[in-house]
Amino acid sequence: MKKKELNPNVSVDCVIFGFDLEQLYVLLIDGGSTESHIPTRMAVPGDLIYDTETLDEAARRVLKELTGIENIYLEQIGAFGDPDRIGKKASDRKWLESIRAMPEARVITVAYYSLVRMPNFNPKASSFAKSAGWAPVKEVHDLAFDHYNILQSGLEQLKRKIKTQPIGFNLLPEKFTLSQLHKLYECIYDKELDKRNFRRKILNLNILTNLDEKQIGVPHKPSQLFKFNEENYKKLSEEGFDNFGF
Amino acid sequence: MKKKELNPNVSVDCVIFGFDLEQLYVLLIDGGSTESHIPTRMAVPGDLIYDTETLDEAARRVLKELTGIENIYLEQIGAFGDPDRIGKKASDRKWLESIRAMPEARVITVAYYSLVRMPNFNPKASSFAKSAGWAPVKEVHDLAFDHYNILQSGLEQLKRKIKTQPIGFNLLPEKFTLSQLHKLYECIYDKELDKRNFRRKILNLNILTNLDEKQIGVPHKPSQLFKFNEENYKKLSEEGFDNFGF
DNA sequence: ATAGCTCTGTGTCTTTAGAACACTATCAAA
DNA sequence: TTTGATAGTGTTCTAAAGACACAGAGCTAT
Repeated sequence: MKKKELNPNVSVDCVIFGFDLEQLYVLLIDGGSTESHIPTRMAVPGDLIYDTETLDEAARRVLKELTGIENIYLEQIGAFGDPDRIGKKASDRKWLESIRAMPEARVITVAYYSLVRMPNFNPKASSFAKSAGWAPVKEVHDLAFDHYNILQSGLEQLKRKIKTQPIGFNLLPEKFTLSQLHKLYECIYDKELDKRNFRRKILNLNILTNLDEKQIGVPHKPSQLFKFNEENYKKLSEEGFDNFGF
Repeated sequence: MKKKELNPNVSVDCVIFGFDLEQLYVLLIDGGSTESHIPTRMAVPGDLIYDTETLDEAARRVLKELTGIENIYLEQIGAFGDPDRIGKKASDRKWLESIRAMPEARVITVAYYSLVRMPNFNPKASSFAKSAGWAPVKEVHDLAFDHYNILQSGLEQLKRKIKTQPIGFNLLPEKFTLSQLHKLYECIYDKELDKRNFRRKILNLNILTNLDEKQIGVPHKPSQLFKFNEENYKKLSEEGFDNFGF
């Protein structure tokens, strides 16, 4: 058995998406430089891997340290390995020096994206983040290292994936309305979708169970609540469905 | 500037696909153990990366050393990083010991797939392959390390990608017939496709130029030859087309 | 020379899915 | 009880997918 040792050359980074029923968010951490003249850039959480864990395990470890959540939707985006990907900017270098034993090492990173229910999110101080918070994806324009690229790749993959698998449910509360699901798809695709066509299409998939339960306390006609029907979804995934594009 | 040094923890592996107008092939190399009692398993070509090159550059280097081809279709599949991914079998360990300075190191690999015109393939002895050859994809059942997984992931990604981008042309000769293109799609999807529907659909994309030239010397009605129309393709990619599934 | 083999090339009909579109219903709050 | 807000519902038109069969052109073998 090998010693539990950080591998200085390989890290994982996690793009964590959330949805507050209004817009799509991404969880960012702050380098938190104490030298206030250096503007710190926000980043996606990540860490070097241990030599004893798989890449998926490393990503789950980062997620758990940061959010406390264990069973989470997680998928690899890919590897990012430009030799200059870190340390090009002064603020990035400072940050690296504060967290890495070998800040000059060439590090390739394996990026993941993850979908979480925002209310479940329980921010924790962790070894790699002094502070963490949600930022609306549309308002993120600049991140440390190559993390902006990574975010965009994750977003693209999410868009692609959601066409063929109902992974969006991971972003919604257990009980949700069709309007909320509709809004979620509009946010991810970043365009308006016809309400009636959307409803017809999603209901035809037979992956939703109507709970015969209504919203309460809303200042308008209350909506039916639905939940995701796992059984039917499994059946469907085996047959494969790849016709949920808009 | 850093020294040009192999990074002991990160490799690239390349799944190279070819098509002989009959079936789909993958390029495999042979560990070539001299100890004949250890059955060597075939593998996909790969190598450790240098600290000075990007991952894409590393993959292109491997491809060039092996095939002599430089401008080649290349796309990342993803990272594979099970700590036990290498060295689980005796034959794999022997092979590693013969090619790696640190055969016990934990190596994560970044896999790529590549599409080449088989006749352009010019096999070369290289630092990482004693011999190389094409194997029909359908007949490959077992590979060294985790390369069988990598192959399958590459194949899935190819299937997905070819629905939205006309990358198949990289597998065909410059001049090709619609039947050959048809056959290629049948091989990749591994199912029969209706000839007339296929032709209608592909011609409607307007990415083919009819060369007004026919096959010669074939023992049947000669077919029209086509080439890929790059200009129209570019236009199309910008608009995006994602409706070429079957 | 011709009969036979082999692959090429073409059109229509039916079915299915996508897109566009507007009004009534129900609740809470003022 | 009126107002404001969102829920919920069908039809029509259009476009694409899928199913399906036979004549044409070159080569070859006799």
